[in-house]
Amino acid sequence: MGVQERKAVEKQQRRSQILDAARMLLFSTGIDSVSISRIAKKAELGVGTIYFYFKNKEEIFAALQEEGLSLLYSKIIRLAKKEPEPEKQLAGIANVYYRFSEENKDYFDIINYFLSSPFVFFEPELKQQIDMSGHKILKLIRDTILTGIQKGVFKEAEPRRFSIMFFGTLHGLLHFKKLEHTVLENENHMDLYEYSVNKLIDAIRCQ
Amino acid sequence: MGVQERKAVEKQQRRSQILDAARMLLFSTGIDSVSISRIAKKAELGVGTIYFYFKNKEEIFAALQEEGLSLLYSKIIRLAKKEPEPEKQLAGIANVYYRFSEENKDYFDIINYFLSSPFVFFEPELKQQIDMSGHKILKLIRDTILTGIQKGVFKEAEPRRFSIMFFGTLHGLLHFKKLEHTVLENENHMDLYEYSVNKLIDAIRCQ
Amino acid sequence: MGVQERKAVEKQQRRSQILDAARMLLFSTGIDSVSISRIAKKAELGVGTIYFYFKNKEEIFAALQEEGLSLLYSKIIRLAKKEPEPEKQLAGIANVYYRFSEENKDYFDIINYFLSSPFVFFEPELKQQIDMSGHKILKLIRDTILTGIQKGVFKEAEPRRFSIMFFGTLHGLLHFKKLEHTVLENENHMDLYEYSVNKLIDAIRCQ
Amino acid sequence: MGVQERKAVEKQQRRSQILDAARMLLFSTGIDSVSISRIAKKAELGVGTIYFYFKNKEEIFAALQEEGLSLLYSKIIRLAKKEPEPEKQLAGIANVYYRFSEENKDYFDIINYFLSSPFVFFEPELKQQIDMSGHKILKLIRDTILTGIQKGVFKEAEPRRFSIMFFGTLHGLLHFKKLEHTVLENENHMDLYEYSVNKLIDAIRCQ
DNA sequence: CATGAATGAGCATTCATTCAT
DNA sequence: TATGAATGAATGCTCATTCAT
Repeated sequence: MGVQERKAVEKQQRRSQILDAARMLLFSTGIDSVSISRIAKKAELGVGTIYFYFKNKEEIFAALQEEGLSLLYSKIIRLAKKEPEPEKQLAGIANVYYRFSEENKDYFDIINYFLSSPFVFFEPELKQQIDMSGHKILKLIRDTILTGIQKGVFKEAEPRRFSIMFFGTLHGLLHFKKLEHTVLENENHMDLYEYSVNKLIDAIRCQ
Repeated sequence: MGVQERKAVEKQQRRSQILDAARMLLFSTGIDSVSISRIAKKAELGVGTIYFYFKNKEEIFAALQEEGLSLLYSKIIRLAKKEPEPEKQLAGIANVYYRFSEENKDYFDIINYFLSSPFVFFEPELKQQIDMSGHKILKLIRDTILTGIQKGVFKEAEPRRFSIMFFGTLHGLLHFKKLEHTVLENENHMDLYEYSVNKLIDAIRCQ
Repeated sequence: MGVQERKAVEKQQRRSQILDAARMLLFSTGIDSVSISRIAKKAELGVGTIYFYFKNKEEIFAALQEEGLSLLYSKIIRLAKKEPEPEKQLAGIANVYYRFSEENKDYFDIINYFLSSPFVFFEPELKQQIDMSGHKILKLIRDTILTGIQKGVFKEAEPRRFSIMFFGTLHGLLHFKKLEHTVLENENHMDLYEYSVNKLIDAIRCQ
Repeated sequence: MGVQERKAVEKQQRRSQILDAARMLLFSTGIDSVSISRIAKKAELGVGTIYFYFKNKEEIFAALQEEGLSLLYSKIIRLAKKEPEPEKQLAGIANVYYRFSEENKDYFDIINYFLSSPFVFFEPELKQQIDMSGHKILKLIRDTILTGIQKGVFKEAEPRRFSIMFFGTLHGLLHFKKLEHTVLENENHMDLYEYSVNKLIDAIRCQ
């Protein structure tokens, strides 16, 4: 390993070290109490050092978002590889997203937080970068449906659109989780989610 | 008009004046730059005066949300009264929500912003109060479906759940509007929305 | 009762009403949270009304101090009347002051708070007025000692000075109550107080 | 002197610079007008800088108190070392305390101000730290009395209690200095103090 | 590379007081 | 007399960012 190479590795390690600290803070005390100086203290680095590895706070948050999306994608693809039957694959993907929203609530929250913000948080370049992760996830759903059509278990004229609608429904319902104790107080949220997934699969199932 | 009456009116006007300023700031510069002192300056009032009319910043934000939800509700109920046919009523409600998200983007944004925030912004009491508005909207959708079932045009074993799923899908898709120029770049968002609404109505239509 | 007289009475009642509110606030939430507007709310009066009866916040606090000193004086004089024997009277006065500092801790605290403040809180006139109450208390102690000397149970060349020293010791020790759990942690404060009172009385007792 | 060393010295100097400013403000304008921003202005530093050196306002006040107590202790110990005879040592300590209350009135005032405040100003930890200084002073008095007993010039069954009473009397009388021009207007305060100290020493002197 | 001292604008909130009604 | 709306300076404190070392 050359000097340059080793330096690059070390640089990546420092970045991770900083992101670790930021993530820990974010998940333990909430976004409002994540400040550069706190990250620095947690990472056992100087404040200035943080600024050497990240242009600003925005960049750190963006990186955390990407982490979350990547994790989600890896979970979905793992499921897809394990479950060959399209119908079950679709239900499985929905299930993975649901579990992600619970087991990785922190990532789910931060993704949604920035996604739903009507205000610009990231520079266009960063935004694009993040959106790409979403792209890959959506494509995976579409592929599942296409496979289902090929295998003759699904029937749908617009698989592209349906895949987006499918993910949109999941997303919207998970979003509504916040209303669990107020608007949806008489509703078991998980049952509602399952019901919806079945309804959607029914809508494209042959017969 | 008596003195008391006029005073009450004036008090209400001041409240509006403050909310106007807050709304303008929120929509023009983003939530992070809405501060009490900025609101005061915009409203041409002293800082203390703001606190005379609102207990704290939270209350101002809550008021803005309620404004938005009330507006949405009034739009939906107007449509419902105009359109007696359940199927068209459902499509109409979806359409109203879509237009609301465009024509009243500011309100739509702030509602979503707070809804998707994983962090507590409001005291339980305020939260409840806000959620009530959502309750009313959801009930209206359910009623439409129930009427449809009674009239024999819809068939659905769980109208309650379906109504939530219906709204969840709309919500999720509108949420995805943000991705219009990245993830969904080859998709006409409005067509996608319409497609989804039809798909949902198909799913409960008799035959 | 003439009009003037009734008006004077009513004015006095309003003053009491305000002081009641101020006292309640002071005793329940501490001096820092006693604000004019809070007093007004508690007294069910307008803010402006408070300013009609008291020139400013200072005057309200001064009035509360006077209340406390008057109460202490009344307690001491009651004891003095009940207990004719000088030695026991002296011990009784000490006891009354001790109990006052416990049973009327709020008054004791506010008196001390303002007394020990090195900074000017009250206008000279107010200050004087408050000090007069202290004067009366001190005189009562001196009288007790003088009576004791007359009766031949005490022997002291400078009864005036001794009375001040006597009260000063009581005062200083009660002041030290604050250190009960730190500096004086191994000391029973009440025993210490009693011990000191006896020591002082011993110092002037004949034989 | 190495870089590290010099930095540590500079850091200490900044702390002093801040405390100097705080002390000057406190002594010139009163506690209520000591605010962080005023300290900052006086010290010709930014507000943030103050917070870099002190966790909060409390810590600054605590530091000032400790300064005062340390100074008093050093004065007392110096006297104690110079004057071996217990009786004179006791009178000397009283004298030192008296002079401290005059020559270092500012420190005496701030110590008393916080000591007599019925309201919590310091966190337990800080409180403890401050009280420790008082502990040391009290112990010194006790030691003087014990030495006197050993030497056969004093006779006292409870030296521990007496030392507290002794200091309590001094403290109470100095507290009364405030009343010099009102309640005690016919009394020379210093003579009164001396009279009391002699009275106390008489009370434990053999024969 | 890494540091950490320094900054000062910014924040939400409180308050005594005034004054037109 | 009594009111209460209005004020704006003031408070303690935080923070992203810079820059000399």
